[in-house]
Amino acid sequence: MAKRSTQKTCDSTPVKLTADSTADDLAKLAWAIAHPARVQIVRLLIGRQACVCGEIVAQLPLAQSTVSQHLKILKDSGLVQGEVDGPKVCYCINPDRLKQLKASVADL
Amino acid sequence: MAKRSTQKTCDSTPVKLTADSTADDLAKLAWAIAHPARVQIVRLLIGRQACVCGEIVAQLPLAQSTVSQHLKILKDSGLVQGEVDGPKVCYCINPDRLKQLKASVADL
DNA sequence: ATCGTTTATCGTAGATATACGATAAAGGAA
DNA sequence: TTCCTTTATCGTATATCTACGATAAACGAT
Repeated sequence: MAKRSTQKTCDSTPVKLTADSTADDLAKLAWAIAHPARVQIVRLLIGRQACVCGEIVAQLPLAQSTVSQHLKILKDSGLVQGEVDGPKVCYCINPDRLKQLKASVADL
Repeated sequence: MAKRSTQKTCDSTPVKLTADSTADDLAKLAWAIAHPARVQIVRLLIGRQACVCGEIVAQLPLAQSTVSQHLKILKDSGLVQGEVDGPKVCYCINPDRLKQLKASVADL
């Protein structure tokens, strides 16, 4: 008797992959939170309205320059915004972009 | 008149970062879909019940070995499962893990 | 056993991430 | 001005991703 044959769970109806830009955008947003430190930063910024960079650094076991790099990545994704305030920089979540991330993942 | 001063949006209440493992896990899941090709693979597998590797390769503008690497990353994250079926391998979504991703992002 | 199909792995090359210390830049305070 | 604080950037080292072709491994078919 032969082994359980091919058509168990696989269907073979052809599909075309919508090579849309939404995949790129979701990937970009996912990339922003694809590091534990950045997840923690995002959660921190969601937990409070805004937060000075120095305080974020204080909460993480990373060098200040490393945290600054993570913040730059988060800013590049649009998920986080920074506002200069004297010598300090105040970071906050971009609610629209966060909403977009949640929607994109939810619609998977 | 001095520039708009510090206490505009920043609050200074101390927070402690829950250095929990959920950050690591979310980062891991996010990392899995942090590449456009992997987003498309995940969408493809959600769109149908299961799919043979070769068909995934056919839908992407990437070499077979590259797609295989992406599939490995998706498997490592737990988001995708592969079942050997003769010489072919049938891939499918792990619904529980997908649910976990959605929940983790939604709970942000 | 041999062939053909399918998929994973190897080897490699280039690009990018991650981390740190050191330094620069910007601004408030003296 | 001259400090001091705060944050970004530079330079560097290491590691990992991404991509490909080539090859190996697994299996069905003949």
